[in-house]
Amino acid sequence: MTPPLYVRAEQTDAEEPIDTLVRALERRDDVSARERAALAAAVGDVRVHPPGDVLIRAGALTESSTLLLEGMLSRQFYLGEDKRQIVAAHVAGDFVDLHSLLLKRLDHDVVALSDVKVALFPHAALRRITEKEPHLARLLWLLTVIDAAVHREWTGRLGHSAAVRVAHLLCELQMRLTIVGGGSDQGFPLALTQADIGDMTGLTGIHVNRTLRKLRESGLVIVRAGYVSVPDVAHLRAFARFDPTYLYAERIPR
Amino acid sequence: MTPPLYVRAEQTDAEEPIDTLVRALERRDDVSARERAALAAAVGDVRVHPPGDVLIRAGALTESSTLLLEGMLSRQFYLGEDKRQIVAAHVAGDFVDLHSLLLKRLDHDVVALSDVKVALFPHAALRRITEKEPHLARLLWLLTVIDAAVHREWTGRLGHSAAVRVAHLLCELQMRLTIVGGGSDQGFPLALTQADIGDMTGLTGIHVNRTLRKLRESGLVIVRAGYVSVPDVAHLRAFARFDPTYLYAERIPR
DNA sequence: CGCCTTGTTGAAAACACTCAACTAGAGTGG
DNA sequence: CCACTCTAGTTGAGTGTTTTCAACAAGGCG
Repeated sequence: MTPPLYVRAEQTDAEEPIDTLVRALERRDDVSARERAALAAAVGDVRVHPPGDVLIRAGALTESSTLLLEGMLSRQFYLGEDKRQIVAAHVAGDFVDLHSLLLKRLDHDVVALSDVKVALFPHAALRRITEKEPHLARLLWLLTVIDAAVHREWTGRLGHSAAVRVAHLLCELQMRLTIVGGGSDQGFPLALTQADIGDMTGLTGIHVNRTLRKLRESGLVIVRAGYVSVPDVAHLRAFARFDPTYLYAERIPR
Repeated sequence: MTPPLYVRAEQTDAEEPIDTLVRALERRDDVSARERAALAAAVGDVRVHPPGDVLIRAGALTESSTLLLEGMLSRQFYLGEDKRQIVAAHVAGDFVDLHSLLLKRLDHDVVALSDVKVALFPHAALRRITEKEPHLARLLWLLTVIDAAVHREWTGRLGHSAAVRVAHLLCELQMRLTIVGGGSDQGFPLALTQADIGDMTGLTGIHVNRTLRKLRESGLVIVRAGYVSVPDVAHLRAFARFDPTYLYAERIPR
């Protein structure tokens, strides 16, 4: 792990970590001023990492949970020598390892896929919140449960053909990025290599390349270096059998 | 859904649902008498279902969560016409859909794999518990987070070859069943068809058959109808690259 | 410039799937 | 009791998808 770069919040003109978090939570339920203050008091260091940096190593004891502010990062296993399987991808606003608050040791690595900025929330502070703010605790619980729903979809996705798998991943990333303002129905910037996409879909990078060509030739989606163009979202989603229910993007009534 | 059979607890000589639950929770942390009483008050109907019965349909509104008392059940998607992907398998003591307390609508079906007995816990009662018993709430949260860890492992497993996938699944089931008294290092009863195993590992039933033959011929594991014999656990686990850390079977220190 | 990563393509091999046929056993009804 | 039917398991042959190995192009960066 290369030493992280520390960024003092005053140095940036970007929004505060607490704003990113509250906005993410408010997509699920209202956050009171008191709850917002409690969360603000729990914000710890803000750090930036270059792509490839390992933020958390599997098995290591964790003292804080990581909120992703900018960029993308992945959670991954190593299957063999140089074979890796990415089991989750995260975008801005995601509480990447909230589950480490309960598990203490993670079963996977957390790795930057692009330049990332993260905010750390010490477990001691989060723990106080969960004990004193039951509604907030419930909201955080909900986040971990939605995370699990995405895991299930990723497992199910591996039952499909290569083209459907890749298309489904692109649909998911498009939707999740669009929700946080990082994309639109027409396309979105994506800083993933074809090998990254392969590790997310259980394919080799080479086969991803061939698959992307087929998708491009079918007019479904054009993936160039760094940008994904979607000519017809509905068409792509139909092909990918993408049903966004599992993202639970709308508020869930009590 | 065939009409469930209701079983009055007095009619059975099996242990009470509350005992099964408390034992499962105590594998993670101590449960006080007061907490036990709170849980006991939340126990609802007990039901039995035959194999194949759909207990919960994806998308339906849920009013209670399901504790599995006996048998095995699965959570599954439908990928196409008759293709299904099982994304989770559960054994006695598992709180199968605790996450429905927060999600309200599940993204998957819950289906009996064998004859099962389940206890229902109404959400209203569970919700009261989470609000008044923070330690218990944390324990329940932990259960959902471990469930997610198992999801991740299932996703990662699909990156391996057929033989490793099947062997890994058998290792997991052996360990989980052994923990609840349904197996040993030498073997365990398993009421799954080869097609079931295929749907859990992303393989066709036919290929599972060939794979089981190879595993048998290698002396790693013998899967007969209804029973799995394991000549050498360590050997099988090494082949399957099975590391049980992700089951978080030991108590996690605060 | 040389080196690295990423992307691209071809050919051959490995792997898993489909189709098909057949066995064994459990359960049913005559 | 036996024929019938259903499900689960087994095996072979052929097909299709994905991987592996190999080579090369394009671009970024020291």
